[in-house]
Amino acid sequence: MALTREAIIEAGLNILDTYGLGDLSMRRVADVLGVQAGALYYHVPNKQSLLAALSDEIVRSVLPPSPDAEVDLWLTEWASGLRDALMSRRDGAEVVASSLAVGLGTQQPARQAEERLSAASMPHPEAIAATLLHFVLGHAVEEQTRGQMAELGIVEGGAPEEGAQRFSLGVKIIVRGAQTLAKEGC
Amino acid sequence: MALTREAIIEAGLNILDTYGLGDLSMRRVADVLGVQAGALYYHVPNKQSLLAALSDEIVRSVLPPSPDAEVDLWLTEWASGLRDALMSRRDGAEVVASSLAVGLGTQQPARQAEERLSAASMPHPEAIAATLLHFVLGHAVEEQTRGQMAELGIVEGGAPEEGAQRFSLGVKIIVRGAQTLAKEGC
DNA sequence: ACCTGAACACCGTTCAAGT
DNA sequence: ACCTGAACACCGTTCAAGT
Repeated sequence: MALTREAIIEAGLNILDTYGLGDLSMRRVADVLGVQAGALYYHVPNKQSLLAALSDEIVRSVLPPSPDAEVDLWLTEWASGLRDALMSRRDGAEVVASSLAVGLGTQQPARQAEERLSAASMPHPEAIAATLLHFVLGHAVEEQTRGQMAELGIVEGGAPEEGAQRFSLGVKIIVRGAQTLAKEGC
Repeated sequence: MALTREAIIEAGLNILDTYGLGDLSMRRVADVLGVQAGALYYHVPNKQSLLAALSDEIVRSVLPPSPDAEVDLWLTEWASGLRDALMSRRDGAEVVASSLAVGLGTQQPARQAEERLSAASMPHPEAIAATLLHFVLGHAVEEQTRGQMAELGIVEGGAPEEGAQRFSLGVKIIVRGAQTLAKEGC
């Protein structure tokens, strides 16, 4: 079977789910594919871009809420859809957060939200979308790492319900804030 | 001069400022101190805890706004004080963000804000403080990495004023949202 | 107690050489 | 064009041995 970029990405996602980001090395990806590490570099420029591709895959899996929904509801559903996508794979939040930080990755997670905000004639769509995105990412990273530490028994893992409530509270704060800003007329 | 935990932390901060997080290795810290890498492990359990100590140092440098200030103003000033601290050293935001993620580090960046919110009898102080913290961290990480990429000419580095405005907009959104939530009586 | 020297088990990346 | 084998220049961490 020919080595392809797609096969490399798939192997990367498998390692991510099974062993986590810490064990995701180019050599391990090559092992899974039964190939020498150097061979990967014929299909992928470097590790960072592979991680960006994995991030894109995660972000792409976010399905946008119905465009008929009112902005507030739409944003709330978008936020939880994004959260679900991040949580759907091991270390998913960290992969997306760090790929976003270095600015690689073709998928822009907040674009859908920006467009919905623009369509609703809200002021500063990019600022609102970015604020929501930063919160969702930060919260998901924290929740995901805390969960892993709880699994290892390093820290006692508070009720899972508490995390979900804190999440929806944060979203509510930001959505209400955006609302208020719009009413203030700036 | 005897090798101490303090000297190791100081050397770490120097390397961070001069060469960045990517070049901060235990071996390099040891080199700077004129010592073998293994010697560090007598004073510091591992690299992660050294990074947590650096994070603590950065967080500790945040000075709390005057307690006389009204909550809204206080939160706004706290957010920009935290941002300044994160931006004050190379990769500062990423160091704090990742140490916070893994849950090491004795300094809890959001504690001051939680206390101020409690003192003002605002509802859900932890949720509000966490939301603000996640935004400040996310924004600072993005701004800092984008700045470094601009230095390297990889990406054109939009106006620095735009970043500052987006920051204060995000803070405003969250502060207004917290206000609104409080008025709604929940 | 504190540090050296050397090792162990890894990394990401490059590149001549083969097919 | 695509992959192997082997190397380069690193890592974090451990640990016997020295002082």
